[in-house]
Amino acid sequence: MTTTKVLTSWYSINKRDFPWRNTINPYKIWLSEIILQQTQIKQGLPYYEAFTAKYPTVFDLANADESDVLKLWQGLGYYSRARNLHATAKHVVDTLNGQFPNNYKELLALNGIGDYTASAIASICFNEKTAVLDGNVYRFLSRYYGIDTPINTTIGFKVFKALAQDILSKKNPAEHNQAIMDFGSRQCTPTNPDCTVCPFNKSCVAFKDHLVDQLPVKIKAKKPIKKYFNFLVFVSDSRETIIEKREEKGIWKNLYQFPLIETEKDPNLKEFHSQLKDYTIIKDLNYELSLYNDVDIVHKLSHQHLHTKFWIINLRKLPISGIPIKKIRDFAVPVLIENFIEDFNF
DNA sequence: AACCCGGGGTT
DNA sequence: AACCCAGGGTT
Repeated sequence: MTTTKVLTSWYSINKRDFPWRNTINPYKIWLSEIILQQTQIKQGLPYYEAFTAKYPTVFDLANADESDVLKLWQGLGYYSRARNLHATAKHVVDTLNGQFPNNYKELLALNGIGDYTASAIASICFNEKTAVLDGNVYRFLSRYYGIDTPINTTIGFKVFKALAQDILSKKNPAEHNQAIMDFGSRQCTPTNPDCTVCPFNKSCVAFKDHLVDQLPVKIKAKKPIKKYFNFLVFVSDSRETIIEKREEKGIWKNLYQFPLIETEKDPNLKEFHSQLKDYTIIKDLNYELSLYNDVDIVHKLSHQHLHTKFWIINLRKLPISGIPIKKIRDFAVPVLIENFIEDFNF
């Protein structure tokens, strides 16, 4: 039996039913693929439901404000996905008459669509013969063929993309692509795969050579750097607070936060109090400063560990314009801020 | 080619 | 604390 035959027959038995598997509407497939980038289905599914409910067509999404799109995306991470999603919706409506491109090459040109997503949409929606290469496919191919080329390198991409393309079913690329990803996800799992029940265990190189737990090979990520974040949580007598939009590039672009002072080290209350005297919007003001969390909240991202303190500043009147505290949940904020807002019971 | 960009999870 | 998961864009 061919590889594709084994994969698709496994898939016909083990296929799970997800809302994006009952459609070949490019808008819906695109939405699901963007949401599921770097994201588990369990985490992404509620967001898919929310987006398709609020924005049933690409026109609805294009007409939305970016701030509303980011609010709906809140908590999912990698927020450039949401910004690109919105920009691409506008582009499709404004210059393509609301029609998504129907081929890999033109899909690839859209913001937020790279090799994987272009291949997925082109094959699933238009049955184009383009192999998908996601983490699940890398894992299955590296083990089955015993390839130890690091997957997160330029050469690794070329080697595995060529192999994926080579074994792709030219008859039914849509089904093949979904089958190989699901197989990697659920049978050829990252840790402790149950190879005894695997339909490939007679021909898998990694299984034969006891290399399953050593493949795929990946170049290690650098250690995350430590940063010290001090958020200023203003609370005025009239129940207002100050938030600001992160405009600069970097993490959380276009999301909101409390005014932030980043320090080199972990400041104690006295040190921080004296540092505040130099802070433009607050100097010369009468206020009462207290530290909300005795122990730093450490928010862990892939490349940064954010050691965070929330400083409560009670005062009579805000030094600059703010927002009513009861409106704060209307703004898109990072999970770190969201957790504080819920815990503080604003 | 190296680096950045969130958030979730397990050992 | 150290490890796992992982596409796209920028430099």
